[in-house]
Amino acid sequence: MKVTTLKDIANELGISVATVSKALKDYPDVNKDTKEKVLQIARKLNYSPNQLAVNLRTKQTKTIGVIIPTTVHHFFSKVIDGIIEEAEKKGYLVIILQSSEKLFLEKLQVNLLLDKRVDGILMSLSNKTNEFVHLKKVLSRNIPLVLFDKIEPSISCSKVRIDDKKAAYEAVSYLISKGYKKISHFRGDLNPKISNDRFEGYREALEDHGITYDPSLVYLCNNNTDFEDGYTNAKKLIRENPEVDSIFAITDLVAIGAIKYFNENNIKIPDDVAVFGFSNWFMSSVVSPALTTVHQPAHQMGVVATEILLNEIELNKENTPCIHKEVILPTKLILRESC
Amino acid sequence: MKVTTLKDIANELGISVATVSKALKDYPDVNKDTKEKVLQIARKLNYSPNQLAVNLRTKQTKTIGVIIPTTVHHFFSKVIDGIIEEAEKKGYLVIILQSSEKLFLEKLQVNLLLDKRVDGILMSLSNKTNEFVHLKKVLSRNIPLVLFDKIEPSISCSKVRIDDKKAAYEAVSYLISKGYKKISHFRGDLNPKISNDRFEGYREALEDHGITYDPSLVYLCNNNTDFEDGYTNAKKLIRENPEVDSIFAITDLVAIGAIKYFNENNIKIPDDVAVFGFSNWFMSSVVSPALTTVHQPAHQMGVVATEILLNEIELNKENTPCIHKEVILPTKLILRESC
DNA sequence: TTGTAAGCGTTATCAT
DNA sequence: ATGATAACGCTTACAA
Repeated sequence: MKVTTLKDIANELGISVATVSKALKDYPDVNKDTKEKVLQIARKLNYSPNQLAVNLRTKQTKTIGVIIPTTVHHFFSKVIDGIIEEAEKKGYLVIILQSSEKLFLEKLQVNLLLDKRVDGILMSLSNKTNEFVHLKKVLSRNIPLVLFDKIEPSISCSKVRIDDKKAAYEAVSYLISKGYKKISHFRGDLNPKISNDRFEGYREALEDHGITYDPSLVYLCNNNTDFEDGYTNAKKLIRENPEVDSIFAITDLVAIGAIKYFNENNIKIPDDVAVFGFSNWFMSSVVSPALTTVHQPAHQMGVVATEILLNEIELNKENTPCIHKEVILPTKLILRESC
Repeated sequence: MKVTTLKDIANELGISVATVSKALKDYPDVNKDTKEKVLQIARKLNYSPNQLAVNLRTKQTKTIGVIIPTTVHHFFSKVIDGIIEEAEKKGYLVIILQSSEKLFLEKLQVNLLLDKRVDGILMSLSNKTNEFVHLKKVLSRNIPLVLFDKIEPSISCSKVRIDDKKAAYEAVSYLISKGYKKISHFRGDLNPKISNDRFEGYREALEDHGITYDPSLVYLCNNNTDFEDGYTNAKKLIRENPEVDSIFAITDLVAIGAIKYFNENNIKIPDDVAVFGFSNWFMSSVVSPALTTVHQPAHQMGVVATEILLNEIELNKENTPCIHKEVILPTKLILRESC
């Protein structure tokens, strides 16, 4: 079936394309009768504007781009949910790309989105991202950019995140308050800010409570900061530090990996080893024992980041200069059975 | 920073836009020297084509649309992963929309994608979708459409799915082979094909093995076919049918809800009640006891559906008529501890 | 080998 | 109140 254009309507009525366009957009300078006739034919022919033409003309696509490390992750899928929800509410469409934790892909994808002329970009940086020319390129093109979750402080744009250090500090302080002393940390990659922040929170909490920081209790998650890491690190931990009494894991996934290892090897949680997670991935409420963790407002993060982005896009349109915001979303401890 | 256009390059070199365009696309009928000069300037000015203009001209967007019930679901996030991966490989971008199980949203979103002039559409239908004019509209516009997972048989387009009935039949047969006799089913919404198919598989397996089908052992999941449903149905089940010995749940999420209820109430799995899930959501390997379930190839489903779609898009371009495929992906039983 | 010009479907300015 | 026309940036048939 042929798609109706303005021209078709114009021909049908024997008037000009210009008038049709104006009629459809309810301009004041067009006769009521013609307006109605146009509307009628438009409905009859099932007209809807070709967005490609509109986009080219108005230089706006009503589309935003999102680059995240992965979609297969409860946290990120919640964020995406929030992004799509908020964007759709305001009439924007969302293109999603996955960097798969690779810097070169992230750069490539920024270019794809720029070529696509998206109105704005939302990003959570890959763990490998240690240079930022691609982000600067976005800014130099005057395309609004909002970083969330895995951000880079040195880039001057709006950011939405949690206070990872504080959250980690609170979690570890809680462990200490419950009497745990040999507290291990399964940390994330060395590069991303969030993993360093959580590590710092862990370390500071120990020192502030008079427990000497012991690097041999810190285990690195190499393998994507994932379930596997938790499992293998738990194994190593028990072998190398049998006197450990608790673990603060960078992520629920890692914590759950550790729990699995403990369950399989008859190590009692929390009696032998307590486990503290991070993210409040909903599955953490379902594992046995249920995981004590830090709630991270994923959905809200998506919504807020998108709100800010769309707002900056609107300001941009009016050429109003905009002040970048840095929003820190509150976290809270979710106490369950694992410590 | 101003964005470079063909005109800029043309001006810089004092040649025509047409020549620049051809040079960049490596047309044979352009002088080697000019070609090189153009390439050089293009690189210097950081040229990359305005896709909006390209799209309008070529009537292709190199973008596909995806409409799914939700992104916050392990199965769908895996599918999305596969879709994005495959699409990106072939140079396509992906717009994702969530119907949130609402028919009116699904319809609206189809229109959004059509207006956006996506080259093709991938859909998993909402549970509420019981009319299909919106799908027919897509086809009448000659836009390739591929349905996956939650499909509608009457629509003539390619489909990718699993054999839900067979998979359910196998699962229930396995339960029977292990000696279970009072087998309950927590079924999904009455409308979607997959939930009816799984129900049919359950019923047939019973009857083929000489067990009378007992409707009072079938519980409906109203609440989105979710964790909650499993929990509350398990509670009801034990109250109403204390002699039950096993459950076949429509989904891992539902199964895990039931497991939680049983764990909390000291009902032993599988000794008191065995539980069989569906999907092999990765969390099912981590709960205690680990869930026996049906593996559903989610990632592969995304990849295959996208392959078919992109293929149809290419054929469409060449005006080659295409034959719709119906691919049935294999499932398998994953035996763990819950039965 | 290069350039001219039409066209994709809109929007918006300026005449009429 | 309506219409002719240019423009958005690119592709491509055709002319030079």
